[in-house]
Amino acid sequence: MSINTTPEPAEQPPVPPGQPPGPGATRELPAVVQRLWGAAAPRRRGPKPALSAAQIVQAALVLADAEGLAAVSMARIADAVGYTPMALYRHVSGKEELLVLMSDAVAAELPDIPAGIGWRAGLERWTRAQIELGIARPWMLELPLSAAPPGPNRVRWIDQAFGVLRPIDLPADAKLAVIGLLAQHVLGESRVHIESRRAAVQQVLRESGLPDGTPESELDPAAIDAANPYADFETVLSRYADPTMYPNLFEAFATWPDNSLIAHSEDDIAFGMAVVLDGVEAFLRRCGVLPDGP
Amino acid sequence: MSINTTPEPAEQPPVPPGQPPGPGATRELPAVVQRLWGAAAPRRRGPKPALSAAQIVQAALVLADAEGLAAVSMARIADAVGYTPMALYRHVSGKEELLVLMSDAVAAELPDIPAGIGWRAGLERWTRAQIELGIARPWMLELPLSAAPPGPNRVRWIDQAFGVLRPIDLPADAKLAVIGLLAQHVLGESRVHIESRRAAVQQVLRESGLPDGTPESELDPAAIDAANPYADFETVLSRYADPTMYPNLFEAFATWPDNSLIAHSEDDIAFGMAVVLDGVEAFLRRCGVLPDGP
DNA sequence: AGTTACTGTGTATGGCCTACGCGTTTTAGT
DNA sequence: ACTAAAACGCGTAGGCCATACACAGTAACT
Repeated sequence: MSINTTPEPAEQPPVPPGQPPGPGATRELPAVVQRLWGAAAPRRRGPKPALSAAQIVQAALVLADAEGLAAVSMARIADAVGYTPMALYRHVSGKEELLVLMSDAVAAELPDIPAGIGWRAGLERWTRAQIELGIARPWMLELPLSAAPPGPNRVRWIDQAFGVLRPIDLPADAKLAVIGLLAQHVLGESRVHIESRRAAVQQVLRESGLPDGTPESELDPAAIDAANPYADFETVLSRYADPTMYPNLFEAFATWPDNSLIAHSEDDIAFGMAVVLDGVEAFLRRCGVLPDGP
Repeated sequence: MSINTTPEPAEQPPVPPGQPPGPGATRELPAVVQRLWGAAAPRRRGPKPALSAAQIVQAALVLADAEGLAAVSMARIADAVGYTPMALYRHVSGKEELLVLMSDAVAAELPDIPAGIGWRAGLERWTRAQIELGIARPWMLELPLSAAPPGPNRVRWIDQAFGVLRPIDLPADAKLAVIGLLAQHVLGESRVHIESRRAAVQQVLRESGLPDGTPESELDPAAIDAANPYADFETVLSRYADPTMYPNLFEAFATWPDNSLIAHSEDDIAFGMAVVLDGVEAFLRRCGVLPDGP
């Protein structure tokens, strides 16, 4: 698997191409965004750079995948690429910018969405792909809020979503709102999944009595999958909570037939997806762009 | 405004109260969770502690509200409460635990949800209250994923949601799934809001030519509200993107009547809420617990 | 050639979290 | 009442972290 970071735009001059979409849209951009789109002037006077931003980002991605975002330090990256920490600053303005570049780099590959698949199936694939991306690279969700400006790759995802919605006759801002909503759902859904997996790992770890620093690879994957993600919740309830303080919770649990929480595992991606897409469908119907009735 | 952290449970012994909800639910808990529920044995042998965990958390909250999560360091907190950094470690096991305590402390107050208001209006209030909480304390979303175990206050929110869903005849796990979905939506929605506000502030800041470190208080609030949160997106599109790379996006923009993105401001809370609740409604109807409406 | 800009490096600063050991204070047990 | 144990708050120190700054070397432009 090779992770493609944005290809170097080489000599693209910082002038707008034909057909600008909006009037008055030419304003100052944050420096980071400019760098993202490769607007740097290609001057070459000193020695040819042996290092490049792409290499740095690549090394950072490998580090983050292997050991989490906390392991991504300038020193570690420098070590990985074989240079001194300060060398990185010739290609990246600082750590903040590096994170932004990482954030766009992970979005390099688009999912396969067959043309003519229909808006609902298309949006489902689009959303699922992002959720899986978030689950595969949990550190993405730890990135600071500010690390999400529109980069070339992210915009390509948005373009793809607009492609899916092309047959729907809706103003562009409404489409954007729908796309934004799905993107939000991605954030929440993958966050919950990661958290619940982390809890499961912790649980297995505690049960097997291994020390806290044990790498996940030494644990039984089946045991992790089998672990109840609500275990802590249940335990807390049974041990500390009293019915006076949490009456509704106790009533719901008491009424409940089998009295034990079942893990939905991959099912709850489907659940959230169905609910949200049902909501979108209702919205489209309300806008009159879908035929009435089932 | 006084932020109530969890009141000291004083002498609560770590034994389960009557009516435990689930069988086999008594297992090891992470130490952090135990501390959260005040399971610490009240031994007193040394001098009376002058400092307390509640004080520390309180000071941390004030710091975070005023200067963001980055300003919350052990040293700063110690300074705020008038002790040395190392003194904090007598009351809190480390920074991680402190963040967990903060995370539960912000959920101290429940929203007002009148009884009998109906499931939809009730859930909307419940969700909105959390979104507003997230917007009021943006640093909450920067907390590490692991800082979200079930604390007394968070569980109280869940209990409230179960209260709203009491009249609905649905198994508890389905209710929990719905509640979880709404909680996810909260995460995404407030994150997007914070991000869009941050972008607006940045934009106003750049337009007024002020240096980058200018505090937000010196900026015109009206200008911030008026700022187009999609400005960067538009600019990037018009300046760097070309129609070959992003055909669908360009088509959507070209077709669009007024050709400029309008900020939805508080409206997009409503939009997301409506869509998600429509989805939930469809789910409930599918489960046969709502009358088949018009 | 001389100038200029750019590269990678070494050193140093100031922040962060926290392990460890110390003196002191209070209580439990005798 | 006396002793021993335990908890409190503090000082020091060590190991990370990001990065400002000055420097030596190199390649291109004039």
